[in-house]
Amino acid sequence: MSNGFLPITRPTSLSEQVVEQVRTAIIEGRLKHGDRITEAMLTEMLGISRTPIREALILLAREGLIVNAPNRATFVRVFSASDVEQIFSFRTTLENFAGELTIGKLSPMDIDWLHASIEKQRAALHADDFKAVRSVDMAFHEYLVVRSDHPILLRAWREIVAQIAAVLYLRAEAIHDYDEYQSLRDHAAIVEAYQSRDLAHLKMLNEQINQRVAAECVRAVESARR
Amino acid sequence: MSNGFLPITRPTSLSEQVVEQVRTAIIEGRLKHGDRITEAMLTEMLGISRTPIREALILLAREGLIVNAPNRATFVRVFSASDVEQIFSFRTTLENFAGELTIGKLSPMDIDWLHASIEKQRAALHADDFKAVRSVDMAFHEYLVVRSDHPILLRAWREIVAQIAAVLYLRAEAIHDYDEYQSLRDHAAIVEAYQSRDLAHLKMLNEQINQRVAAECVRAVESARR
DNA sequence: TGCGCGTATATTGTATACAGTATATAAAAT
DNA sequence: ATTTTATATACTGTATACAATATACGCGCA
Repeated sequence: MSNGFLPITRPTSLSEQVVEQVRTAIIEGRLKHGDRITEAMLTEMLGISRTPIREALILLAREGLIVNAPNRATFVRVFSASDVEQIFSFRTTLENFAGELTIGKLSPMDIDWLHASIEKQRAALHADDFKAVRSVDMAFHEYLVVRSDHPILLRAWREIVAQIAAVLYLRAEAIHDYDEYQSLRDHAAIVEAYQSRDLAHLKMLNEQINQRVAAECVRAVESARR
Repeated sequence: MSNGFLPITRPTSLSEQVVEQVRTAIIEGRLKHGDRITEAMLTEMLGISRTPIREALILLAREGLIVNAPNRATFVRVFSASDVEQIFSFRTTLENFAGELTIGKLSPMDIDWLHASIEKQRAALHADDFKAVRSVDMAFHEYLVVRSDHPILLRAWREIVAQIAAVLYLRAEAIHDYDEYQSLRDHAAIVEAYQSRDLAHLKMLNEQINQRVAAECVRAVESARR
């Protein structure tokens, strides 16, 4: 019976916390692709027992961020070029589906939110706060998926996006002259497509944008294989 | 170094076995929607310790077949009508995507395999072996997804299909005069669309078929809510 | 020197023991 | 009688102990 007062936050279980920790460590590049992770390592680093750590690793493996080598260890996943292409093609499919569900249903308030998001990202960019840029960027896309009101889609999208986040770290490392403003133009175009309720155009944008980013990431992945 | 001889099957871990066991128990209706599952129950039934059981339950929860009530128990998931609709709409999206990837690439051998599958299903139907009918039916669809050579897509599809299998059990219970031959006609139409490489037609078929089955399952789910 | 073989070691896989939490039951208080 | 409070119970959540497995290393041997 939540009444607004005393917003008790359920103490999230240790395994969930470990999932968070390890996931962000991978996304932020503190755990690098191919790195070996042993359960003993994590027990020491985090000061908890192996049980919740094992449970976390199982989930992360399912999420595609790490791979298990039975009886040996687990490794931070190394993405191949074709992995990257598949990840982005799948993302395109999911976002197109979100578009089908949502394109006729966005309210003016939603559109406002999206415009505000773009401006927030622009501000973060001016402040050179690239971590904020990434998170606002992701939030923009997530908003559209959340709005589609389709939990299964949302979960699948979040999983794939975790993998993308891991790969984007490589792009940032490999491509220094990356045009960060491109993303703002992309977002504006997407909002426009939603506003004009032009599904075909939206899909074309999704495909085009994801293919471009995918190509960048493939370059990054390939230059990282040295 | 697999050479065809001595096909050593890696002894699958206990957790994996438990996942299998529980999943098929749910799909075959031995564990019914809403049933309470405690870890102690399973330790007794399966004669193993709680650890691998917990790990299995975590995966099954992620798969959407059970839900966890923290510190209380886990329950076999109860599907609502809108759950069912979302499951099938997502499946349609995935199978359409598989179609996009595969429609130009099926060899005559593939087509033969698909025709053979249909005949196998017809035979199982004549033998009144409905369990075989279901599995051949699923294998037909899975083949098309496997052929798209897109592991991410395949995994997502398998997950959603596990949920569908759980719901199909309800349909079998609720609708006794179900026309089992419809599925054969559906499959034949799908093969034809692949053969003629008519993507638009394939998508229409996918949508139509899934919507029909979804409607049946919604009826089943609603009649089960008593 | 190079290869097969056994043993050591590191690490996961599994079992059990202990701690914490939510619900149900019953007693106490108003 | 109804509500509150205390306590018991039945679980899950976490820690630790033990077993099984895969790799690495070193030794014997050709």
